[in-house]
Amino acid sequence: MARNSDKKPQIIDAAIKVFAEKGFYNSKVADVAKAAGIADGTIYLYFKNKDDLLISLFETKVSELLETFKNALLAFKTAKDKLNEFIRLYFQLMEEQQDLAEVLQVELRQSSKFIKEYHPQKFFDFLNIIGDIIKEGQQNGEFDSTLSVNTTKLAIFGSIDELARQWILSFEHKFDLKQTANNVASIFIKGMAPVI
Amino acid sequence: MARNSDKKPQIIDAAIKVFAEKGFYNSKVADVAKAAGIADGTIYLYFKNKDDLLISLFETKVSELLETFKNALLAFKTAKDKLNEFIRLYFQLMEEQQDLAEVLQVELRQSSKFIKEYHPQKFFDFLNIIGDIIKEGQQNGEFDSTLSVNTTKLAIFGSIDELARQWILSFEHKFDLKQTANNVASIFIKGMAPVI
Amino acid sequence: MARNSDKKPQIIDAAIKVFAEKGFYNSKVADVAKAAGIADGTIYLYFKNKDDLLISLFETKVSELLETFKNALLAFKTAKDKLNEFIRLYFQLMEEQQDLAEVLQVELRQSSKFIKEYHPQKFFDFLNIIGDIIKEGQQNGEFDSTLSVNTTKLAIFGSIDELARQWILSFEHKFDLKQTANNVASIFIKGMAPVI
Amino acid sequence: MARNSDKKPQIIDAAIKVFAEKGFYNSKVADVAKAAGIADGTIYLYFKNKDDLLISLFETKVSELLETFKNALLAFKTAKDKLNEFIRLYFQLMEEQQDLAEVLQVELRQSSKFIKEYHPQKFFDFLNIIGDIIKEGQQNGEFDSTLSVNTTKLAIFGSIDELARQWILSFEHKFDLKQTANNVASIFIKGMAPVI
DNA sequence: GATGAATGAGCCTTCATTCAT
DNA sequence: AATGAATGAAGGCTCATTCAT
Repeated sequence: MARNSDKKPQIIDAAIKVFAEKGFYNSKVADVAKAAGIADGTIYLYFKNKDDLLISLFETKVSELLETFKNALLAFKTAKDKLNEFIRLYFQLMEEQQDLAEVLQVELRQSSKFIKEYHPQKFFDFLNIIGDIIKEGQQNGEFDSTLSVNTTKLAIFGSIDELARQWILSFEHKFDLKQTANNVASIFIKGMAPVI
Repeated sequence: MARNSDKKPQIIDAAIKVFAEKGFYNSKVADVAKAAGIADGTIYLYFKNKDDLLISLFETKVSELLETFKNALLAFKTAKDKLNEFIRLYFQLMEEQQDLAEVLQVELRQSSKFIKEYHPQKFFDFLNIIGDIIKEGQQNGEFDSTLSVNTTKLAIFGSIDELARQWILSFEHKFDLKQTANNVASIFIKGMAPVI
Repeated sequence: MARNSDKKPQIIDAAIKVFAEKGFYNSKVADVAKAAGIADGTIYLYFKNKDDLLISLFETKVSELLETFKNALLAFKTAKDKLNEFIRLYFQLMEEQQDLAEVLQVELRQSSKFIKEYHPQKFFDFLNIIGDIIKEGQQNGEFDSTLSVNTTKLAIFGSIDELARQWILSFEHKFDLKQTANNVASIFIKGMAPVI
Repeated sequence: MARNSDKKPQIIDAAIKVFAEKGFYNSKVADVAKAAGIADGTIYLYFKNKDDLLISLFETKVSELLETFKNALLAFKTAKDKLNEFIRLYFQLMEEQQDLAEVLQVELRQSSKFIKEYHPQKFFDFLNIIGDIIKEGQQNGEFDSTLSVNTTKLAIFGSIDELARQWILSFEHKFDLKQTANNVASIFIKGMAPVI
């Protein structure tokens, strides 16, 4: 109807809602179109096909997250504080954008393997934010410098990602995210402390 | 082919291969049948439908894992040793059964949300093995007793699961799983140590 | 319904009817399926896609025509008699199988150019029956030996094909096919006579 | 682009190019618009719809041909010379305007049957030029007066049309059109000679 | 039990056409 | 008049499931 509004983000936001609710493979392009308030065919003016819509969604949203995290971390000086903030912010954003969280967590995994030619570089960039924090901590003596950055960043991400996922999936008895953030950060900070 | 062989595990093993390679939604029932060396229709003699095949696969395999882990942990006395062994064994099994690992990790997430009426109880049982180790450690003073068992078990599982996933997904430069097992176990054991 | 009847010729015959009536591009696969008394999907068990159905139809039917003509001409000795018989039989067959005639005449032209990778070899084989008659006539002095076989065969085929087409297309006032066959044959036989 | 140029012939010429290359049913209105250097919607200011564009194309071009032929034949006196010239000019024009030739030959056949309500009157007018030549030849004793004008004109047109088509379709080894024109004309003139 | 040909609902995608600008 | 973004009906094709053998 509205001819001028920018359709691309509008479609992506609709897709997030729909994919979060039903999953990518159970969602119809028509569902996304309906949610976006546009005609089915309009989606194909902005995306090559259904796969491309999912991939574009990833690229766009992970890029945004990347920026958000980079900016947020600027205010913190020590690696410990940065790690704390990363975890806190991750939980906060996942809480605020549960639909996006579901799509990123479930579909990104699913799709990065099966949609041909898609390599989720942005996701790796995102992981590297944690990697950079670890490196920094190792350099200034906050963290054990013998730890592998590559595997440790995955361990940390895996932890908070799984926690976020289960928090989102559980309907009742949701645990307290803020406190959990503190606990997890504390475990990793203690766990990564240099050996005396 | 083999007259008397039980077809059910045969189909499940074929499904693991096929789903691991292409993903559940990109796999055809006919693909599974072909991989199992049987006719398409035969699958429906053993499983209600495609969803049921996936769910049965989960149930069967997670039950097996459950038994394997429970038995393996009997030999260890301290919670620290048990946690060490759990992580070591998890990586070992994922390495030995990469196809199964992929299906469990990727499809379990995908499906537990979108296949209606499926609640992966066995998976929670599995998670609770970690929970039990933590509780034991808290009771005998090995671990900080103020930690939430529920979230910490997820943190640990998330870590090793993410590491396993990335190890499986990476084609080259695969990191050393044994060493990584030690590192991760070490981080968590240090990180969960009681506050003095 | 009937599980055993051979579906391929059944589908081809249905396709001839449907394509003759509506044209290939205006026919739906569902139309052909309905006409064949089968389900839509069944067509794809026997043909790769809609294009393949058309091409298979051509191959099959032109091969059959080829056989019919070759056999029929055996009974005739002179080139003139063979040409006469060819024209007579062509009109007769087109009259008997108007649906097939329409599809061959209209769609073969249309499609041989636009369906990629299709080269109507069978059609050229068919044309060469006329070419062989001309050659034979040139060798035994019935026809002018300076005539180009390649172009003359096209001239003859073009004539009878156009006549058949217009006869099929005209609803009323259809001209007499038998007499026309005689006239056309006579024109070409006279027209190709050797120069004294 | 050019402000004042009449868009209608511009669109028709673009359509000829596009339809010749891809065929009517495989051409998109957008393709024609692009080839004409205008916007998609503009076509609908000049033509009711895609079918109408094709039909208008036929009407316009066949009318032009009609005029060209009528004028060209004025210079010739005998029916034989006129027939000679008709065939020569037909081949010449088809050679000069291959795109138009393809559209007329292939699409006219295809469409005259399937585009509802279209009766290619102009095409019949064109055929009647040949009919008139035959009649004239019969009246002045050049041709056999017992021949049916209606079928003979179709025979002649079919011949040269098929020859033109195959000449256009063949990529290499194109036969010599001028010589073929002479041969065909000669066959028909000899073939239609009055019986003594 | 086993088969695999047949089914037909379902969905992605195309593209002729419209219409607000 | 001209534009081209938007529309949405339509249809080719897939594939989970059935069932006659």
